[in-house]
Amino acid sequence: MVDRKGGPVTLRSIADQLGLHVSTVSRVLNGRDGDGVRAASGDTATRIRRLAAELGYRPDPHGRGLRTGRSELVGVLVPRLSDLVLAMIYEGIDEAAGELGLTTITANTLDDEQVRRQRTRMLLARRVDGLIFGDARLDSGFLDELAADGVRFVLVNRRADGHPSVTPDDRLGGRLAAEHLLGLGHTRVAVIGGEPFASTAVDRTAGFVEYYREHGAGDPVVLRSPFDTAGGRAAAEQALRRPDPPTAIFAVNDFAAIGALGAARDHGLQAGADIAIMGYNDTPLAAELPIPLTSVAVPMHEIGRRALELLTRSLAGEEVRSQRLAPTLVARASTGAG
Amino acid sequence: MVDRKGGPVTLRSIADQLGLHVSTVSRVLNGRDGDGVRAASGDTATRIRRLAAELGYRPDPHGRGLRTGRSELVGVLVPRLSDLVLAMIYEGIDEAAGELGLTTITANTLDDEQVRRQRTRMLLARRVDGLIFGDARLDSGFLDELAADGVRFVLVNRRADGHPSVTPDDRLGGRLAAEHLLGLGHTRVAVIGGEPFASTAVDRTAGFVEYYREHGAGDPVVLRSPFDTAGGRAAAEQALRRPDPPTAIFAVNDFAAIGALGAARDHGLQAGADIAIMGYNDTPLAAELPIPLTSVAVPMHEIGRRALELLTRSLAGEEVRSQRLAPTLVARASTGAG
DNA sequence: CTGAAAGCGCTTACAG
DNA sequence: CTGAAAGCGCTTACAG
Repeated sequence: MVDRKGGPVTLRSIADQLGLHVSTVSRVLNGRDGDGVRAASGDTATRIRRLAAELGYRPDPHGRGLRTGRSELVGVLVPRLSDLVLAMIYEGIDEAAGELGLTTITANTLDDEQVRRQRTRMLLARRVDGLIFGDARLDSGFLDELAADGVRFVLVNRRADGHPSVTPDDRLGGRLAAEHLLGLGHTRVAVIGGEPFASTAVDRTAGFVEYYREHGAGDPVVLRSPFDTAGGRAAAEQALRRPDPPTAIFAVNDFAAIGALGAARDHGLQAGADIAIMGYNDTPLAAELPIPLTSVAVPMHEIGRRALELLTRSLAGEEVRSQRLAPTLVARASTGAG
Repeated sequence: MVDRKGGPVTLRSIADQLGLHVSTVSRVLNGRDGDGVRAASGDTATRIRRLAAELGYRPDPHGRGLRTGRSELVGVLVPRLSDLVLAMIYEGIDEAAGELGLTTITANTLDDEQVRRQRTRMLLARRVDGLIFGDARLDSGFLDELAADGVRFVLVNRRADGHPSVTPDDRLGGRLAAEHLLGLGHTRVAVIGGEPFASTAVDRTAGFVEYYREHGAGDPVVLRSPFDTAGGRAAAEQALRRPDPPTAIFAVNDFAAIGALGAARDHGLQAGADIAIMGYNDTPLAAELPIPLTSVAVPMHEIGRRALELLTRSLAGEEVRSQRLAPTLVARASTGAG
């Protein structure tokens, strides 16, 4: 990106070396192939392209952005990037973005309303073309405000009413978990249901409970907890101390399930033999745990890709619709299967 | 960021509303406090600042970047963001960047030389001010080339000769692990040593082996493996099938240690009773596993923060020096301690 | 204390 | 087929 004389490679430096005008160079280098109208004669175009390639010309995004009003930047907000599920979804988003020449900027919001607002402002100040929220809350009006301001965005992983999203079909996922555990004969079951403000938690729990009710298998005990391992452990502790402890636990998240595994062990129970424990998301760790964890697999990478694609279509002015991707059950030793 | 008439808020729109010149507004809004020279009269400055705040003025980074040649963007390259260790380091980097008004852009390189080059070019095309590499390899000349081209960067987590870095003191960390296991009486030990191109793997292994030799406790068996759980499991399998299987295993990474935990279980061995297993990094999961994992704790967040600070000092033209942060041992049940 | 000008690199509608 | 101009929003050295 530096030419022989040490100056940066710009349209001007290319034009000067070729004795052409900067606008001609720009037209050629931006020419969409085969659109009928030619940007320059074949010979001129070839010379320009050759020199640009040779010098490693890369258009300055500042100049282009200032002129076009587009930054080719996409902001991605997540609760935490160190949450594996979000990290994998983000990798899908970033991969798809890269293929379209877009760059992503990510920000942690810690599921905190103030941080979310502050980070969104920061991203908007950077002039992102659009946003992807991985931290939508069912109990917040923030997204409605943003939409009213004309900000373009889509949601990923967690849905919220009235906004386009790409998520797992979590109700179905909850039903798959219930089908698995009820199929194994468990009628005294507990759900570690996550946080009530997240659609993932609510939908997975609802699908699970719904299935048990439909089959006349009674009402599962539902416990709320943070999505992490410590939260799962505490909730499982609580369930196991009941007078009628469950014989099976469904955690709406693998990390919470790992916590439940620990709690079971503390109670002298071996997962897969004395108690069935399962998670959700099928993170890479699930298969590799000392006692492999039954889980509901979700195409996280693909969900991320689709979210980015949905956003670009929305930015292009298209009306877009939410997408639910189907999960699948993966049975392993922690429920005595696999 | 949109004024009453719907147009964007710019220096010009503020200047016009106040009957001032755009340069005056710029001077005031960029005025470093108390630098002697005043950008405008107190009254004018107040009126400008008030209106800017009221309208939510945010300077357009395209305009500013075009003019100043600085983007206020920092590129961060890591093997994978879905690796928890890198995700936590990245969170530290991003936090420190935010405090300085910088924005980070991250990219996965998958520890692949071609991807690394391609992603670096992409970041440079975005005109980042500097780069942070979390994926340095001991066997690559790529960083030397970049430095020769005048690109500014620092390394994080993994070091490489001749370039400034912020890393754990991994040789010391390896020694701490050895001290712990030898202190428990283990003389037949195996090291799951990771990949030979990463300084983390090499230094941790070297520190461990060095300690055993210094104490006349013999030579540990050293196995190479990928840094993930599957790799750790395979390496542990190999160690346990030896005619003289180890009584203790040190994995240079928690995820590999979790794999070793699984392999031990397959062999009917209970970690902490029949065999001692420990990891490195003390990721949040370590404390929460069914059998809590002994590990060497590393200040990942702080390492990230320091790397960003080192880069900004380097960008300011300062000569910078590498930093090694001290790790600490955390003894838990997996080695029969804790 | 404030204004005016120049120019960073780019794209685009227009002229010839 | 190619050139010339305008202008996106900003900062900065200079003039008054």
